[in-house]
Amino acid sequence: MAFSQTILDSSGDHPLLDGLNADQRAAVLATEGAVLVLAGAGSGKTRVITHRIAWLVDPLGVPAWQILAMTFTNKAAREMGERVGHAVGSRSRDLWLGTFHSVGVRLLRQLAGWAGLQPSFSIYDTDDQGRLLAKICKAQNIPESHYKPKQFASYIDKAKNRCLGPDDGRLHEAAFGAFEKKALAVYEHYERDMRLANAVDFGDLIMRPVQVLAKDPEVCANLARRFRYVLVDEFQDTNFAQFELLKFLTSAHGNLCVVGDDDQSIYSWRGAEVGNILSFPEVFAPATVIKLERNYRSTATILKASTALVQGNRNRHGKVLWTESGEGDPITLAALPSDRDEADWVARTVDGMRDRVKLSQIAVFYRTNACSRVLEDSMRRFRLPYVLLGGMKFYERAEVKDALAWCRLLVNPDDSAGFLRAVTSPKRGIGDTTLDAVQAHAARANLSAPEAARDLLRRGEGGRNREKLDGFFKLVDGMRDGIDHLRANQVGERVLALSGLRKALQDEGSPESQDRLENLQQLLAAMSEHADSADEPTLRSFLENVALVADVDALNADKERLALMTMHSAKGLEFDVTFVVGLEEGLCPHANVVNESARDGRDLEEERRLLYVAMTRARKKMHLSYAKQRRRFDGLDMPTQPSRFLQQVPRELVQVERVQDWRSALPWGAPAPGLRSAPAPAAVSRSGAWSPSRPSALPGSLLSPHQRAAGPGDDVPVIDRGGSADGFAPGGKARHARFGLGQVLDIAGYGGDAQITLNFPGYGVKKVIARYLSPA
DNA sequence: GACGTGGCCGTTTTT
DNA sequence: CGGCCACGTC
Repeated sequence: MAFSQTILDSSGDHPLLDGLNADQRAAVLATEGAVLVLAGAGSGKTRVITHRIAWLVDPLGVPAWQILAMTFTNKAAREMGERVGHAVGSRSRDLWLGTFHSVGVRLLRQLAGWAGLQPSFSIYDTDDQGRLLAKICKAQNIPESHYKPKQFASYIDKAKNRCLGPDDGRLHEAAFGAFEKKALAVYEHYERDMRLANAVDFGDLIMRPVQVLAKDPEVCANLARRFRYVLVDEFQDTNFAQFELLKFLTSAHGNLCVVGDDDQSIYSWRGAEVGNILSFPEVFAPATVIKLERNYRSTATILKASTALVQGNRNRHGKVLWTESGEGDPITLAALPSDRDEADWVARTVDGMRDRVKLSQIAVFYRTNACSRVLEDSMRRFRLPYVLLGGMKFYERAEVKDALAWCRLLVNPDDSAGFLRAVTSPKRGIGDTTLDAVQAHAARANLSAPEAARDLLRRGEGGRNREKLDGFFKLVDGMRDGIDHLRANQVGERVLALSGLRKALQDEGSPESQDRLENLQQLLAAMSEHADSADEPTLRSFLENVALVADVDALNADKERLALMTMHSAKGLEFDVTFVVGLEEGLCPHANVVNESARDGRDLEEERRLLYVAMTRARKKMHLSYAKQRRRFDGLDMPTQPSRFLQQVPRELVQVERVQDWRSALPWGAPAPGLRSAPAPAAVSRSGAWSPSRPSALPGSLLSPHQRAAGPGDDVPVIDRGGSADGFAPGGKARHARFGLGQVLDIAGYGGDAQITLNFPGYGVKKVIARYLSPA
C-alpha cells in the first residue's frame, strides 16, 4: 500500500486510474492483504479487477506469473485477459488466469503424483459420471426404482464440495440413514473405479489439490510463495472447497482480493456458500472492505425496480445502489393469455424494434430451460435469428462425444468411459456381452476397462469377439503414434478418418447425419483454433479445455442474433433491451422452492436474487411478462398466478401493455376507484400498438387469442414445402446408394441441402439430403 | 449383437 | 409431448 502511495505521490495521477471513481480507485490501490470488494450490479467490477491486475504489473512491477486470477466462466476469464492485455501488453500472457476448474486442472496436472494420478488423467463429465454410477448401482444390486444414479451423483458432488473423500470419518459418522449408507458405499466404489480409469470429475478438480496441499505443507508453501497476489471474481459463488483452496494458496502472504455481490448469489444449490462472502472480513482479518455502489449500466427506472425487489430479502449486506442516469423508458409489464402468446409477443416486440436496436443487444431470460422451446418456435416463425444458450451443448452431442471418446482414449489409455464409448462407435460387432465380460474382469483384476480388455486378449480369453477387439486396439495403438508431437486437429483428423466415425455418417446420408458431419468438422475447427492459440497445441491440452467449456462462452456479440438463456446464464452479461418472461408463481419463484419455511426462506430469497440478477442485465429497456396459462410438459394448459415478485416492483415504474382482462390480471389487483393515473388499459395497446411488418408470418391468434385451436394447422412453417428441388418432385422416384429406389413424399429446403422424405420399399420412410440422391 | 418398439418418466438452476 | 431405457425380436 505504501508502494502505491509513493507512485501516486510522485506522478500525481496515473492513466490506469483515469475515469475511476473514488471507491473503484481504492479497490485498485489496496493491493496488499485481504480485500473484499462488494460490487453491486453494473458497478464497474470487471473494470476494477482488470485495472487492479494491470496496476500490479505496471507500475508496481509484479511479475505477471506471480498473479493468479480466478473467475467462474471462461468468458469472464477471456474478457479479463483481453482487457489486461490491453493495458500491459504481452506480459498478460504469463498471468495465471482462468476459471476455478481450469486452474484446478493445471494445479492437479502438476500435483498428479501427490494425488496418486498419472498426469494424463481424463476428466469425466456429468454424462460419464452418470454412466459409471448406473453401472455401480447395477453391480451393487440397487434397483433404480428406489435410488437413482443422479441422487448419488448429487451426494458425491456435495461431499467433494466439502472436501470429503469416501474415506473421511465425518462422512461415515453422518451415514445413519438408509440412503446415506448406500450412497457412501456407492461413493467408495465410484472412487475406486475412477482411480483405475485414471480419471477425475469436476469436484475432484478442486478437492484433490486441496487434499494435497492440506497433507503436504511443503508443497503448499511452495505454491503459496509462487502466487503473490490472488484475485477472485464472483466470490459469492465459491463453495467450501474453493475457499479452502484460496486459504492454502494465500497462506504465505494473505494477499487475497475477492470481488462479489451477495445479492447475486444464485448457486447455493450447487454448493456455493454465501457465508464465504459474509464471513470473509473475520476469516481474513484485518480485511479492507470496499463497496461499489454506483451503477453505470442501467437507467434509474430499471435500477429502482431491481433495488425494490431485492430489498425484500433479509439476509444481505445491504448496499444502496445509485445512478446518475436519467429515468429512461418505463418498464413494460405484459400479461398474456398463454405461453405461446407470450413468446409471440416477445418476437413481435423484438421485430418491431429491429430498426432501432441491434439484435445482439437483445436478450430473453427465463427460469427453466424448458421455457426455451416455445420461444424458439416463435423466433423461427418471425424469422428472427437467435442463439440459444444452454440446451444441448455442442460438446454433448453424440457424434462429438464419440469422437472425443476416441481422443481421450488416445491420450489416456486407461480411460474406461472413453473406451466403452469408442469401442461401440461406430458399431463394430462388439456389444453388451463382450463389454460386460470386460467390466467383470476389470473389477476382479483391479484394472481399467481398456486394460482389462487387453488382458483378456493376452490370456486368449476374448471369446468370439477376440479378433474384433484385437483389431480395435491395433487401430487405437496405431493412432496413438506420435500424438504428443502433432497438433490437436491433426490427431482429430486421424481419428475421424481411421475410426470409421466419418464414414459411418457419410454412408447414412440422412439430413441428421449431414448435421452431424458438420459438427465433426466444427470440432476439427475448434481443435485447429486451439492449436493456434493455446500454450500447447496438443490434443491433451485441447481435451483439458473442452471438458470445461460452458455454453455462455459461445455467445458471440459479432453475430446479429438475439440471445435466449436461463436467468442463471444471464449473470455477468448486459444488454440494451431485455425480456424476462414467465413471471408466474411456481415458475419464478419455482414450485420446488415456494415453501417459505424451508431453510428459513433462504431458498425463496435465492429465487428473488435470481430475478434481481435477470433484471439488472438491462441497460435501457426492460420487459417483464407472464402468461395466464402455461402448457405443462404433459401438454396440459394450466392456469397460473402472476409471480409474487411482481408486487414488489413499484407500479409507477411500470407500464402495463396488452392485457386482456387487466383488472384481474394485474399483480396489484384492481385499481382504486377513480384512480386516473392508472396504467393505460389494455384496449389502447390492443388497437394499434403494433404494426406487423410481415403480416403473412404472423399468426392471427395474437389479436384474438381465444380463436386459436391448438393443432397441427397452428404452425406457420418457415420452410416452404411442396416445391421441387434439383429435379425431384413429390410423387416421383429417386435413388439412394444404400436404400435403392424410393418414392418421394415430401421436400423441404432447396438445392443440394434440401431434405427429401422418401419411402423405400423394404426400408420404410427416410429423410435424405438431396445430394445423396440420384434421379431414378 | 444390432435394431426396433413400447413403456415410463420428467423439468430448477451448471462449473 | 418427447427423450431415454429396457426389453423383445431378427
